[in-house]
Amino acid sequence: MRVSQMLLPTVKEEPAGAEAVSHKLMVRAGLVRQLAAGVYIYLPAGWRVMQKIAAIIRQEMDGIGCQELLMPVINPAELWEESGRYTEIGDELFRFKDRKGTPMVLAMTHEECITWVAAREIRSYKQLPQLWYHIQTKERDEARPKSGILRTREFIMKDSYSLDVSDEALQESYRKHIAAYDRIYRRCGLRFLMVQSDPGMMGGRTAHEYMAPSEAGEDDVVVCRGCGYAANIELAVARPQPLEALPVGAPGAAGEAAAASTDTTARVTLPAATAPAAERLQVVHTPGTRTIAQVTAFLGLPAQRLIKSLIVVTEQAAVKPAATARGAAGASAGTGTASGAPGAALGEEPRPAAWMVLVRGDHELQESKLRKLIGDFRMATADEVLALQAAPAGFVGPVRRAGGDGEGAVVEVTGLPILADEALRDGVYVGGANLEDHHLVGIVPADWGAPAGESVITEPLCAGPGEPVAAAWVDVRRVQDGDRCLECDAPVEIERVIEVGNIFQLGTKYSIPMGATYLDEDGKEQPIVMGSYGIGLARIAAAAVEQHHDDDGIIWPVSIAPWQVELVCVRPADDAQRALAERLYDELRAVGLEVLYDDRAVSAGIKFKDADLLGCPLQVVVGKKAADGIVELKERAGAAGVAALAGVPAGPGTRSELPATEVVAVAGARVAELLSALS
RNA sequence: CGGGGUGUGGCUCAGCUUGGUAGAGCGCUCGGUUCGGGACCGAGAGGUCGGCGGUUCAAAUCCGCCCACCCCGACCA
Repeated sequence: MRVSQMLLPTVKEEPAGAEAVSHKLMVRAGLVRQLAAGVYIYLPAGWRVMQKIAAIIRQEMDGIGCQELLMPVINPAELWEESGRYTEIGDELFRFKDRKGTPMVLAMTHEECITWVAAREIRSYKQLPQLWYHIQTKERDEARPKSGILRTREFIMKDSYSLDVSDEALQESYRKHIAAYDRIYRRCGLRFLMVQSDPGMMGGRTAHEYMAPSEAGEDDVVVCRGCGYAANIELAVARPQPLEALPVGAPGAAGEAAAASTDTTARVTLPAATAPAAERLQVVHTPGTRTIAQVTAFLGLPAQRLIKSLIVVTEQAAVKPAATARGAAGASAGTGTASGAPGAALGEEPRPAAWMVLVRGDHELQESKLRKLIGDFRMATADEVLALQAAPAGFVGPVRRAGGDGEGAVVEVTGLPILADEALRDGVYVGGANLEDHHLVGIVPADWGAPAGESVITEPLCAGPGEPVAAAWVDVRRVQDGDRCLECDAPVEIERVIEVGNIFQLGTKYSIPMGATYLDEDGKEQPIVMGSYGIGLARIAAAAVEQHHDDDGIIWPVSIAPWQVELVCVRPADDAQRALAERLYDELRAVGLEVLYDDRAVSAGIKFKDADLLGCPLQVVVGKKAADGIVELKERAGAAGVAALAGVPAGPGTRSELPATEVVAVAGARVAELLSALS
């Protein structure tokens, strides 16, 4: 392709409002243009990248026996009503009516469609397993498109589906996909991780996501370098940093003495956990300290000695099918002081439930974990907190002393059901006193929590009226950098990543409601067991740019570069240069290389800048020494870029001279080398 | 959906506070000089200042409504 004749609108200035490196570079390099929020046009060079990614995906999917078909973007809404997603999914689903008034949708994935096909065409176990895929546009009315091509409302996705006779059989389809995905991402030159992911409340048990580390990502994953544990932060588990021993303070103090950092005078002393509650609990005056930071500073205690008491309300308790309240009965066997059904405090029917959720002061609530336990929820408003707890937000806590801070007052646990993060199993803490401007010192969660040793509740909890959960240990904390791996005890790290693919074991979520069944060997009708597997093509492109670029522009992995070689003729007006460049253009293509030929009559600087921006792996420069038969070969990656491309051996330096008679062979060999390094 | 911001030539932006002839750089066209890392000189083309309404003798500028886009959050098979 000749640059002089093609649409390759490179731009010197960064697009306004672009944040992500990939967004800036892809626009500047003339690969894409934005048409509307989250809607992009792929210009010729950008589309070549997409086609190359698609080709790799096709090869690998075909390689595991997955058959390509094509399903439409326009679906009758009826189909989505059958699966239940027509009502389950909100505004994200594009809906419209055709001229006859029939409700239609724009497909955001194709489970419904594939299940429709399966329901009609699959009859016998003899036809299974099947693996089907297509590469098709998806439409999602994203609330917030962002980061250029990373999160768009219309995007191209490879989605495949497996149909199996059983769960066991599904495992094999799943394994095949893992093998194919590993090869796809590797061939595309991405650094990537496969992590455990949340199958969601949508059904399905096992799910994994493929993640490409990048600052531009929107997800965080927890990875352990020791044993390879890797999971999305939404469900990741790890052992928290232990409580630091507090230096012994006041003589006569039975337990640990309070002391924070070296230059702060502790105002309180933490009593021994074994002391009787009535003696141990002490109300302290903490004026104006509503946040953990304020309390920490005021009391001179480290944040990890505080309890964060969050009050949340679930509003859809009545709508969601109430999961069994298993665990509830056992959990109420604490000190027995808890009382009151959730929702009772708020009163009336469509029973909204309110909970008090406790996490250690230096920890954060991982909302996705809590959501799995109690369903959708939100933080209570200040007014609701006051109504539920009879105390202002900022000073609520799990325990109160009846009658305020009077001596010898009786200890009570809040009326709300408590979900306490298991990091609070040990230790003595400070929490809100349920009294404005006061905190309570000496709280021992083990006292009123589930009995020590009780296993952590991981099943959904949903206490209906009359089914109170008094207190339970749960895992609702967000894993932090430096926490210890549960498997091998090595410190874990948190990495920002771009989700470039996912694999799900769907099970029968779609096949049952949509009637996709087969007859087994005994002639009995069985639901087909399904899996679903996605890859976002544009995200691979964007992640590749994020991972492989420098100040001058993109450094494409050869496998997905728009062209393998860019041939630059420095001065086309010079007959010798022009003639040699033309000849090399033909010769390079003749040996099967993909060549972009910059034959423009513009200054050399423009061509060099553009070549670096666009990022083809090799550059052949025909310049001054053309008459002597000498040209230059440059590897775009240079030494540093090469190192970033995992496993690719360093090539020639930035630019080296060689006879024109050799450059075709050398370039061909180098491209082959780069390609094989990625296979 | 909540909060914040921005809409001015193809692109990146200034001008708006304090109303009075619409600007710069880049890009584009023509001529000339240059010619290996986004050249230089000269001459040009190109804008209903996001839209509608209001205030005013007069609105890019002030006011109201709407739209679009961007950022933070919520949301996210």
